[in-house]
Amino acid sequence: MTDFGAKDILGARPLPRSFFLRDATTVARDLLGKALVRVHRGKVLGGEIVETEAYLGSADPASHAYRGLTPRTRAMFEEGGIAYVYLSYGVNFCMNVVTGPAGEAQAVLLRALRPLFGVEAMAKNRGLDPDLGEKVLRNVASGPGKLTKAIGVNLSHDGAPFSAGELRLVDLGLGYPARQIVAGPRIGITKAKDLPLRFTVKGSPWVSR
DNA sequence: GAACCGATTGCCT
DNA sequence: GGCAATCGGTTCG
Repeated sequence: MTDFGAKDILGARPLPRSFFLRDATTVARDLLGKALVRVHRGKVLGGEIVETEAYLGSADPASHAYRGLTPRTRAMFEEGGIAYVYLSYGVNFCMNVVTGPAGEAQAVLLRALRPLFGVEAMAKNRGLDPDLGEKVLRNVASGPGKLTKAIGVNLSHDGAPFSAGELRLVDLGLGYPARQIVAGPRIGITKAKDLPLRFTVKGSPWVSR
């Protein structure tokens, strides 16, 4: 697969503020099929979101917000529409979309992309073989830490808005009907592990694991 | 302060 | 499938 639409996507209107001012579970479902776009070193990177997880805020034992506001979780407590980025296991960055009104700390973890824009550059950022075989493509952004590395997101993007500039979320016109969305338990958590708050596009080869 | 625990990944057997 | 890497936050002494 080669790049397509990379020029057009920059002209697309980012998702409106109202999109983010809803509960995390709804936003997590609605983000499937939307595009995450990143302008990095003069290139357009990104792809279609195919896997998300909802974190419900201060009342969700699995959320970093469960213990209240700390320097790390500050962005999560702001109004929806910005990024919450944190360092996972001291090694990988993970990026969330903050949702809902200020103070609720709801967020959606972006877990996997179907690479669409700047695919070669993303593979390079991941240190993968740039020949872009099928196996390589499926490995570019099929996990939360892989995704951030592929598009060059780090702690400097904590609190950054998705409305414009170098991070954007835009509508690809690919709405999935409910029957094409699979809900299951969130990955890698030990608390509230049975809640079906992980969402994937049914049958997608681009998801993690 | 010290010990322990992750919203993970990649490399090893 | 096991496990190390690596560090911020939380908990316990």
